[in-house]
Amino acid sequence: MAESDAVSSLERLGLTGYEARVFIALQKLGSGTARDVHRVAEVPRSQVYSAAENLEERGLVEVQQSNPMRYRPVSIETARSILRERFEREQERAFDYVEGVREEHSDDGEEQEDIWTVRGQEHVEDRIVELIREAEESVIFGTPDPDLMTETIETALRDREKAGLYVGVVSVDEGVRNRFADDAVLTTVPPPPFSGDTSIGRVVRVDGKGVLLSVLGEEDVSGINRETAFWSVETNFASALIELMNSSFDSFDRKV
Amino acid sequence: MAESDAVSSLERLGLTGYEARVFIALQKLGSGTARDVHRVAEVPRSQVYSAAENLEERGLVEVQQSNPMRYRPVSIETARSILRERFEREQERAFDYVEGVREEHSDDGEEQEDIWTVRGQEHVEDRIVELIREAEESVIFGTPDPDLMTETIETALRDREKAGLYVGVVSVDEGVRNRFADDAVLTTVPPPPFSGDTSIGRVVRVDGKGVLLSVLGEEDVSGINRETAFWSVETNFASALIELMNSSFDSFDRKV
DNA sequence: GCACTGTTGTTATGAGACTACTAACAACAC
DNA sequence: GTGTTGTTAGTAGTCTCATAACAACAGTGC
Repeated sequence: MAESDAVSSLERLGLTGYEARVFIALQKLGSGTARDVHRVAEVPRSQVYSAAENLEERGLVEVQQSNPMRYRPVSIETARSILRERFEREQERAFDYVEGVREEHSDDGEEQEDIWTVRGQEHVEDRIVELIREAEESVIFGTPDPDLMTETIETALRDREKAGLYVGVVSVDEGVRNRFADDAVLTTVPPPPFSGDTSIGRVVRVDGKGVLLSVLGEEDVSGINRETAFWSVETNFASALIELMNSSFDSFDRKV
Repeated sequence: MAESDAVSSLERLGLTGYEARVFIALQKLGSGTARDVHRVAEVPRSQVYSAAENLEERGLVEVQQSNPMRYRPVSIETARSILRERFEREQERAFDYVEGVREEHSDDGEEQEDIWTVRGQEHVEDRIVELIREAEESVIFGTPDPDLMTETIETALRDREKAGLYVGVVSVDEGVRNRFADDAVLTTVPPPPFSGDTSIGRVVRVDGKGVLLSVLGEEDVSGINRETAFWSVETNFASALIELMNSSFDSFDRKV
């Protein structure tokens, strides 16, 4: 990994560029003067003093009031702890407030014809896992692509089955179906059109009233398919799509 | 807590000010259009679009491509996970690099007359815990102030005692000594001058070659004593201070 | 069907804050 | 006498904040 990547990461963890470079330089040196750090980090020497002082205030660096002044980093474990504690503190602070002001809309009973879009494989997966976890009666999950049956989803499905829900997995891929061979999870092969070449990525149906459908788009630069999911719960759209799915998944409907 | 505090926390977690305010507004609304968000968050309406798009790219908001466009936040749990995963990813990335370039200086055998300064109660405690955890033979910890015998330090001392090290606790405060009544930790009352009025906060001696001495300064604005620690390991200064301590802690010396 | 008004989504631009970077200098060490 | 140290000042660049403008569209009244 390049040092510039590490610097960028430390910047995203809350340090300025100079602070990050000084911190890394001190890790390399073990300890050193401003001049030592300036040479290794290529930070202007006059800026090393304030950057190191800021790091000291953060607890990431210790100072020896000698002549010249010497600096040393705290241990990596201590640095990690300090950054983690800062993160946890800000996270608690932010979300304590957010939880307090959050309006609960899920039980106002008003049906909204909402179809929501989620972009990016990672976020699609977050939404899928959330839908699975919130299911109360049944979950059906389908994908033709074994790579899209991730361990996180697999775990979430098992957890729901263990919680007493009806859980079904649909896939043309035998490997996907076999992952649940030891569980009380019903697996089956989907009928056409779901078994042909398709850009459908993943399909989820929960409780007979919620549905998610993802499609795979063009590869982005990292070589991973760009995935976009559309999902909806308790809407006419969801009902219609579920009807469509039901007529294709006869082997499941009798049980749900 | 004021909303501005929550906004500042979200900023420190990597969001811009507008993004944080849009996110909080959507939590309040449940879902809404740019106009709704603009009204609640007092963010200029034209800026709501790009802020919401950035949040969507981060996975924190979902978009409904309706007319007008509607936005909704992901659940608090999902938002926390996303921010945590980002933090963990940057932390791993930064420290993978740092661990790779870190010079191991602790075993180069070269004696340095280094005395290091740590400021701030929290950071002093980090250093104390680290010294305790790195001890190999013995640890002696002393403080007159029960508040400075924190649970973290208490736990660290017990862990070392269970690991077979000789552990001693020195305090004029009976409550501090009593916390170790059930452990194989030797406790004692310090002799003068350590038993009089003092600005000494905490004292640590590890392995007969490392020492830390903290002093309490003026209260800062939060009402907590400003604590500064000086510590040194394997130096003549440390040896001299340990000799001074040894002559005052006779009941310990015979065992270490 | 048309005119008018309000809304939407997009784009552009300047101000302010923060960080990066350079320069200068008094005091000091060697 | 020279080089180093620690501090301070100032400018440039970048990012975010904040305002303004506008084409296109939706809704409403006649």
